[in-house]
Amino acid sequence: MQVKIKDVAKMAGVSVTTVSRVLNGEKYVKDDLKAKVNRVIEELGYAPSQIARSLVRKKTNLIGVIVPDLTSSFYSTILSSIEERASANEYHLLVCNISEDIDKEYKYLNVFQEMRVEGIIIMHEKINEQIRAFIHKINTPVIFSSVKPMDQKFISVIVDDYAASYDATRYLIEQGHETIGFIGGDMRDVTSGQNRYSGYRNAMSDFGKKLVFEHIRFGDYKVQSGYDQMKEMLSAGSPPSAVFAVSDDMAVGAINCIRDHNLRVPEDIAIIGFDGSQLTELVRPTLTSMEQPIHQMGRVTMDVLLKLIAGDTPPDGDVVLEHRLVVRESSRSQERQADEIKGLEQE
Amino acid sequence: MQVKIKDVAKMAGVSVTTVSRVLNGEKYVKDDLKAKVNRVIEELGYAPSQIARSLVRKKTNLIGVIVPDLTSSFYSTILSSIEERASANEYHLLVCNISEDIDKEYKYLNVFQEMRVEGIIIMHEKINEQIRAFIHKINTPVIFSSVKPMDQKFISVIVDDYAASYDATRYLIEQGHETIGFIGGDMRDVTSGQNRYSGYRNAMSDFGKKLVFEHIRFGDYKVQSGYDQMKEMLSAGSPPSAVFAVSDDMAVGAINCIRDHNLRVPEDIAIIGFDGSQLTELVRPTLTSMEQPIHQMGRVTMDVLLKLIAGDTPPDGDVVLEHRLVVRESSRSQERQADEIKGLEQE
DNA sequence: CTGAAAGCGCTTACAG
DNA sequence: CTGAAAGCGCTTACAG
Repeated sequence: MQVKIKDVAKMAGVSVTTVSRVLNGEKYVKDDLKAKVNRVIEELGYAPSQIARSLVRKKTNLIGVIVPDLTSSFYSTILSSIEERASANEYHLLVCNISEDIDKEYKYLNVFQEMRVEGIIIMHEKINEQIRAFIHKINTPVIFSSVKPMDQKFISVIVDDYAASYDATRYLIEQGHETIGFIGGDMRDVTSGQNRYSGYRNAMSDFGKKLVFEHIRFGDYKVQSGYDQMKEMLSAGSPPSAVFAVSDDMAVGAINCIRDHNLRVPEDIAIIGFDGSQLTELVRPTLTSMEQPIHQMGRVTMDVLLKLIAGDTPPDGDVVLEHRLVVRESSRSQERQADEIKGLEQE
Repeated sequence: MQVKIKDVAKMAGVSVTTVSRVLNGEKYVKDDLKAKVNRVIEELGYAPSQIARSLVRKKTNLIGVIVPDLTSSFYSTILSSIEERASANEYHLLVCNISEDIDKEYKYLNVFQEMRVEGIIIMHEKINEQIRAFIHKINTPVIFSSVKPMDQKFISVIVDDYAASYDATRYLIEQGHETIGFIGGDMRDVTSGQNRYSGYRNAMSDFGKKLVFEHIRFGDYKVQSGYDQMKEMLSAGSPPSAVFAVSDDMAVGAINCIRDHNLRVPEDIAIIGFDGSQLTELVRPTLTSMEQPIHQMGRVTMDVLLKLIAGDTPPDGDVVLEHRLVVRESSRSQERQADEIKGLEQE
């Protein structure tokens, strides 16, 4: 049996009101009473029930988070930043890991509502009609992180995926590549599927490079699919001299595949990934990546959500963060490396 | 203003008791009333408050989880398995990411108590006196996953770290290695620090191999420390022919370092890691690892905790899961590979 | 500065 | 089969 405020009051010889006041640090409690109450609290190991408190205050300090895949380094890193900001603001996270299971998501959104979470963070964009309707119905603030669903009414914290993808492709073109392959994502995803594909496509056409059907493939963002799609590309003959994969994981898969075919990265085929995950520095060759500011993304997501909860005027539309190309070994051409060395020697 | 049970009752023209009965699927409600109540619930978008329900039922369906580092693939994988089992049993996770911040942990344990979580899962073993006392004081079941703190009274779900480490070392010895380096963990950690070191040490001495001071180093389980410790080992001269690192991350760091020194893995130095993380299959050469059954560990942790919550007789002591050596390229000797090929050809 | 009472939104005996 | 009432453990006007 948990000790409750009544027990504390009785033992301290005061009213529950007074104990409550001490608990909440209110003024207007005589010092000796306060001291006595605190002593009893300590002695009894009393911890006030947030459940009861939430009920009367109509405030739970809970945030619901829906993660598509906890085992992914990208999402778990965002989550860790979200958690950091949340706990710094006395908010706690209720986390749901839906692995492709859309039913689980709907179930959890209901749980979130029943738990009276004060805000909801969603990190994937495969929103069906049922879920869309649900989100519109409830009056709990909802924010999307790293993704943007079709529905314009939802607010997202994202990078400009189109521009990022365009820039990554342009970089490869500027490096002198004529044929550039593409390993895209799920075309049902607006953000990471469609937008990134459009960026690639338009950069190619703006610079007069032709699209080769066999060099354009789509995976599921994971390592294995990068490997598989690269394999298909290679087996089609006359591979491109560079490949842009829209996730670091797929890029790593592609690198592994290329090397298993006794080709070299970047000498035979240069590779760029997307995300800026921990993998980039850890694989060999190190991976060039169009990086998203992952930690910032988590922090900003939480900060904006906190504002929405507080009822502050929400940002006008989405919050778009800066993307940044970080060049590493997987795309550094030999000539360029030689140039750099020469440059150094001359100084 | 959230709609509440009273609103539903009023609109349906019944008592709140009846609505409550419909909500909880009780029998003894006439079909027409039940239908009407359900229609009103639907119409109003009513979702019962778990807060109020928890208060009267004295049951929150909440589990508190303390993770040392969410961005680590090892912990986030365990967490995802825990989440899977929890949600399958109608339990929800309150997660706290303490990154080395012991104060944050204590704070969160208090939050867990105030939230009246029904069970607590802890995934690290740096328990100080304050935390130890706290855990003993509260009557909420606590379970440790993948680690075992000094205190014998706590129950853990783990592998036999000593034996696993002994076996990994013995494997290298059986491969013909005479000098085997070791990159250990934090010696303040019983499980992953002390036990793994003892396993290595005893295997070496049991097989008459001598310990070389310069070949024994300690890191913090992360990639960078594996790199750094390997570098120290190499710069000491006369490196070992094999190195056992007690985390896959450190093993990958070690491999990268070795290759940056223009040495080959496994030809010049063989490497074994520990954990069985996603990295093992993803790096090149692929990484031999003494694997923990990560997913099973998460599932069993949750299952045992559920039993503790239900008041079933707890397992007698710790739950020890099987470790398993998975041999990959980073430790496969050339001769052996040749043998295998020959073996295949003969068939 | 202190306390009695009402109320947060539910569930659960109890009575009918 | 249905409902009025008490109670879960707190906080918060209100009165003194």
